[in-house]
Amino acid sequence: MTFSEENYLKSIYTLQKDSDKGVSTTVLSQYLETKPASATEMIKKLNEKDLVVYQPYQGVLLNLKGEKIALRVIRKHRLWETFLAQKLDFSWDEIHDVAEQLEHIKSEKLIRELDRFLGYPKHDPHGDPIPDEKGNFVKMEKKRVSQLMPGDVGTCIGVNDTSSSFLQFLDQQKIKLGTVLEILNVQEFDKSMSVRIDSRELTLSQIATEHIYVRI
Amino acid sequence: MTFSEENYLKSIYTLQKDSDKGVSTTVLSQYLETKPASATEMIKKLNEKDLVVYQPYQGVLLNLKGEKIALRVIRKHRLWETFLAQKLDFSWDEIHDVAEQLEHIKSEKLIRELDRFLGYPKHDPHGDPIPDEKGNFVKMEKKRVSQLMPGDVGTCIGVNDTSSSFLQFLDQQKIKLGTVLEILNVQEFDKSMSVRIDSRELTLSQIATEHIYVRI
DNA sequence: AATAAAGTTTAGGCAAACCTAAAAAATATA
DNA sequence: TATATTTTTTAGGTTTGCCTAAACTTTATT
Repeated sequence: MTFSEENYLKSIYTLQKDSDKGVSTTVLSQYLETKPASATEMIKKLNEKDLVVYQPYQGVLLNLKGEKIALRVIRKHRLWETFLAQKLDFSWDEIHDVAEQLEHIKSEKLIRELDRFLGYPKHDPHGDPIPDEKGNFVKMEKKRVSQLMPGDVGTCIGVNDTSSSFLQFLDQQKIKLGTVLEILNVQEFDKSMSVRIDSRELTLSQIATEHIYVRI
Repeated sequence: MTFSEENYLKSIYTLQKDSDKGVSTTVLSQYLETKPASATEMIKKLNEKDLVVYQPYQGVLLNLKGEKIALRVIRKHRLWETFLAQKLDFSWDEIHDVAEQLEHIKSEKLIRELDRFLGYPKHDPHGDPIPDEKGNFVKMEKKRVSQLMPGDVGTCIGVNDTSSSFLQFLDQQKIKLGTVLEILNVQEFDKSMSVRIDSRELTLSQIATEHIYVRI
């Protein structure tokens, strides 16, 4: 299994969840920043290896074998992201590119040991679930703060905006991974929300509430 | 800088220390498990990039630029080895192959943070020095136990034999990285040595003393 | 010093993963 | 429904890093 094959499988996995139909070469190539012709080539190769279901012009889907490999790559990616954020003081916006490289390291023992070292985490720093060795993972109630109603309580699991100004804002407000928020009320006119954090009360603009993810 | 280029630079660095002359394509290709023709090709490429000194038929040497890159790769390799052994319970014989992959991950921050996380180690689990960010490293007094004299004291920094039977033996004798040994005496007839570890006394065969490295 | 042996380079190929441009199929529009 | 547009595939080309076999240097031997 080459880096490229792993990347295509992982991308197909991600994209096929968004729609029940096959993933088109255009969409896939855009996601991977290559060209449709390249995607077609790789899909044909994965098809010959019996990892995907593919009919020309009909898009591509993973079969069980392909999904298993995709989940293994995703498991590695998310464990490494957790390592970078938890142990190496990487911020949310810095972990992805490095994890993208680390996920391709080949060693069963490495990933098993890393999992143990991190305490068998169930979620990565973005709040996405980490599959176990068999590919099982917990379904997640990941929501934006903006989707919550007064009375709802959520635990912060990630953000959507990685601009330094936003991360600075979170820092000032002492909002970080694991922070528990309770929604107090929502302003009709500008959709801003007052929330309680510990015993503090503060107001978040709509823009902020769109960019903070919580697990409920 | 590709994986392959980095591997060639690292290998030339390692091989050029053993002899003052240029490293031959045969030796280099054997070390990398490729063929002489492939080595020639890569050397020409590195020469065009001005990383080596090369005259056809005269072997190859790193110039300052090439050495700097080689040392960066070696730094990464040894930090990862340290991580695997210290944090992930990898044994001495398992770390090399994985570190060989990890050393090519591209991220300045990653390696800086890893260094900090490990407490700025000066030596890897084999006892080899870890270059700092500028490529400086301490010269090492790395010796086999067999080279010591009665009265000498050494700290165990690595082994030469990674057979499981040997590692098991070390485990039984409670000899591990950091263990301090004092040489008590050497038997004339079979070169076995009695050593003190903490307050225990034990005898090591010549074979064992040849395979254990210490820093004095 | 001439020749044999050993080591090195060049020449020509191959596989992986990408590309562009043209052909073919599917979809949308008149 | 016929045509135009969009999407997908095919065909042919590039780069990287490897290979084998042949040509060429260097070194060793007689």
